[in-house]
Amino acid sequence: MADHGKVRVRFAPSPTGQLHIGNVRTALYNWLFARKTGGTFILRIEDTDVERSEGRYETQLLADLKWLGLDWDEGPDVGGPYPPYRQSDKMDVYRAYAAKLIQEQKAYYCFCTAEELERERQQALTEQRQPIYSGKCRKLDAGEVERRRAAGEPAAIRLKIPEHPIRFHDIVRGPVEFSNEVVSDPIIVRSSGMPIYNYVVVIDDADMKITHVIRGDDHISNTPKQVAVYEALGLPVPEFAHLSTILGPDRERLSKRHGATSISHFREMGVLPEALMNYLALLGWAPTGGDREIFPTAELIKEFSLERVTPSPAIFDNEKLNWLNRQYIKSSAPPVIHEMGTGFLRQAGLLPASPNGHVSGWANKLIDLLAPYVDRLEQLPERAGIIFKHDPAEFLQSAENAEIFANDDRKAISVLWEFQKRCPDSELAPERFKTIMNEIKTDLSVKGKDLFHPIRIALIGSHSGPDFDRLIPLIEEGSHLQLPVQVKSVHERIREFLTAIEQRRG
RNA sequence: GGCGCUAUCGUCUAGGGGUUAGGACGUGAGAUUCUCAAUCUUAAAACCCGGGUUCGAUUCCCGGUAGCGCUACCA
Repeated sequence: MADHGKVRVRFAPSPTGQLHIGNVRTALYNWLFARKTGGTFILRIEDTDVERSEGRYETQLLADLKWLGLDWDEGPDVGGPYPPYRQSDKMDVYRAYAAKLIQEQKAYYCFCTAEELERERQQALTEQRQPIYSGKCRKLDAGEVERRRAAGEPAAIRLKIPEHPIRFHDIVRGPVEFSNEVVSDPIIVRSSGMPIYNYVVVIDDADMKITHVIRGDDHISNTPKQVAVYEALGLPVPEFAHLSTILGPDRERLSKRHGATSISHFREMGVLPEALMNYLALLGWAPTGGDREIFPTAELIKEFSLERVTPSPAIFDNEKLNWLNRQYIKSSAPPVIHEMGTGFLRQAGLLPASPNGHVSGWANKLIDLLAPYVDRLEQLPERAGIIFKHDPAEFLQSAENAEIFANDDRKAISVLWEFQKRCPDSELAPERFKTIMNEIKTDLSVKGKDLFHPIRIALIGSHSGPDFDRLIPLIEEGSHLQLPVQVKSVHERIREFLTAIEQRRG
């Protein structure tokens, strides 16, 4: 086992697309482990697949990781003692190691073409044999190899897999063993000269003195090949920790068709980074005792341990993420929520691009009022509809609402008329509102629902909603502000609603 | 097909040879409120199956089943 004393771990994504939530969790566990142990967290870009790698993805990847709250001690942007941190900058190193392996006869040139190999593979499959490489070119004599090379025949480089079972240790799963009979001699350098992932990853990890390889369990079957590379090169084999897959509700690997899967998508939905981090940490890991759910970052670092990571796959549960996000929305410092919330309202065209002091003060109150009602901040603009959208005709479309005004002795309508009569067309102060309500209560002898529901429906279109003591001042203050969507005053709302009722009766 | 990994409430999980199998999300009920949300209380809800070991297995071992992964000159 590799033991350099000090922990060194890495997250090594390929810049081939949006950062997937499963990879983010891998990054997080690496980071938590490093921070917990006082080790080093390294970011490395794996871009040997030139076809699919793009610079813009790399830029976004770094931004996404930072947004989540992760930082790295070594990486392509910050440097470090074992550069380069981008594989594409390191080709000559890989070639040098490959040459060494050839020379030591631990690897050999393979002249088989892709078509030949595919044919052999299919053949093996139909004969129900193991579809592993026959080892044909392993037996080629040196002279022939030399001749064909000289003739310019393209050749890949294959590693010789040893004649014994390959074992490695996995912190999450314990000892793992693969029979050498199921492991082909893997290609380590393509005939184009471009090295293969399973090979470069080992060289990079070894060069960077990685002590613990923490990654997704889709790499488990690759690990024996990699261990063979370590052994051929005489390099110390690190500890492994293979993390289980994150599944969608249908128990299939979480993918785009399950909805949001990239970290930026969650950010756009108004999920707080702390909440996402907390949720991801809990997906596949639990603290001792397992009876606590809320873990701010510092606590997470304190409690985290790789030994407690669960080996079984986990289904991503949006409901629980929502719940956690709500907890973090409630416990976050108000300015944080104000700023984020304002962003969403502005984006929806409900606030001006650069609000003045009055407007932003009012917007903050609006956000305070609505935030407890949302799972994700992106829901804010829709919730703000109770303030910005006032359409009496539409309110009366609802059967539930219509019924309240259609029935009985027109009590609900009388309540509104009485309210209208007493409501000043200038600003309605909260104390004044209370007085009015009390007056109507005695004069018409209505109380409770019969009193409150008609008024709330007239104001916001639903008999349920926020407390009047908070709602009324907000509406009134908003109605005096210069906003992209003008807020109607209480007085206007009641008047227009009464008009709509009259019209409806014809 | 082969190989590998996995298996506790619907979901995330704690636990572990003898437990009323614990917590959380979600769900139901109740309290509170004019109402909704929030909050509080409360209820229902789980050890995949079959063998073995054992006085006793959900726990340890073996097998089965199921799910997932790998089986590339992708990463």
